[in-house]
Amino acid sequence: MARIPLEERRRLLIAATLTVIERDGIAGATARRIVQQADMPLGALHYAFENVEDLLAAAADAVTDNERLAAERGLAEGGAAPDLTDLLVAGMERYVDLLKARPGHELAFLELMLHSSRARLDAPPAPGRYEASYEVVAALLAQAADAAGAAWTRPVRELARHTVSTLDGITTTWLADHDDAAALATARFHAHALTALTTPA
Amino acid sequence: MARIPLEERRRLLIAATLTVIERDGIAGATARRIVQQADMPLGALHYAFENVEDLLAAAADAVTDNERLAAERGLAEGGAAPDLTDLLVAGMERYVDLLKARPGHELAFLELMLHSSRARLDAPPAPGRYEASYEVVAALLAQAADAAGAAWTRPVRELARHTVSTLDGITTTWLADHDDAAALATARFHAHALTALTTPA
DNA sequence: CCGGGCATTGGACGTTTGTCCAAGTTGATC
DNA sequence: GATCAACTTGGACAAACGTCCAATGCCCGG
Repeated sequence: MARIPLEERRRLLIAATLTVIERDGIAGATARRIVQQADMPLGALHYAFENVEDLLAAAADAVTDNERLAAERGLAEGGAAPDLTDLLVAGMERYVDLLKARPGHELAFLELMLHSSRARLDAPPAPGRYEASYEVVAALLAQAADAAGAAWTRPVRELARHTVSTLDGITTTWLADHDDAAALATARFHAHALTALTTPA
Repeated sequence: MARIPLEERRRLLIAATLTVIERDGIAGATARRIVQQADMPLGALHYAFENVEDLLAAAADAVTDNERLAAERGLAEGGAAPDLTDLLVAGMERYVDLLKARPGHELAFLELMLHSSRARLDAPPAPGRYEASYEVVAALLAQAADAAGAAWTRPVRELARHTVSTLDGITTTWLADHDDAAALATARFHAHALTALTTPA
């Protein structure tokens, strides 16, 4: 009978949920499978969360709050190319590599996001779902332009949303056709489209 | 006891499935709800399809084969603007309008596509899932360039994939943040990116 | 007009689902 | 060391699930 603080138990359950969804899809994310993955008894779930739907919502928030941001931050690592286009192309290509390496991971993100977005279809004005993503990507774009000695001709926040949208599109399209080369081409196309919106600083 | 040819019954069940998913999500697409929507007895489903999963797969194919193509074709209707950028911007904006008008519809498409793509994650090379979409959009792009007296500097087939990817991204991102103005801005950004790849013919 | 095969259907089957609860255990506080 | 709230847990519950089948109805080729 492991005694675990409530908050920590919630964290563990959310992590287990993400693992299950990556493996079995959101349709396979049942209460029993989640607690088995977390190595907990069934009752533990309803002690930590009101119901399964609440757990899924918490998992969706965790994805946009943490998991996804970590991946996005990783896109900028490494290369210190002086050319802005090269920088952006490299970042985009890195995302495609990440997608190919763990397709179930990205698929899980999308499944969770769509699932939670359905609940609020005819509902309140969206909360800050993708907000954190936009800000992380905006910081990356600003930093890239800086490193290359260029300046954006549009607000980075706006460009960040375009970029996030682009990454989502690359993901769904690749999941549909599994065409690696085409995904890279699409990634490069968007990278070039972005650099068209800069001027030498 | 309505006597219906097997093929027609399959069509009706697929249509009912899409209606149910648009309303209740893919999680709500159960055998009983689908046959109720189709006004059929429960047994009819397993006479027309091997199992529910097969019906969902058939529905996913129907979407990419018919439903979605009709929508895409509609993007070119109406405006006979001589300027290519205007044409593309108009088409993109029309898609955003369509998305706002029937969000559950586009959401259903994505849910079905992700669901069926999971089944083939570690599976055979993708079949022609998005293929039909690419060709329809490629035809639209060719026609638009023609009307505007311009020529693409890249194969239209490649640009068509970029466009489909873009539309998917616009959809998921809007579903996440419900930001109408931002969705339009993203749409216009991509329209401009496309026109950058033309030269006067 | 009648027989044989296809189509139809309601009900039943065993599983799995989410949720709940009462009994038991732990660890900090007085 | 007694007390009490917080935590844990296994089992029970009804409801919904996918699948199957025997019985019935219909239509058409002969």
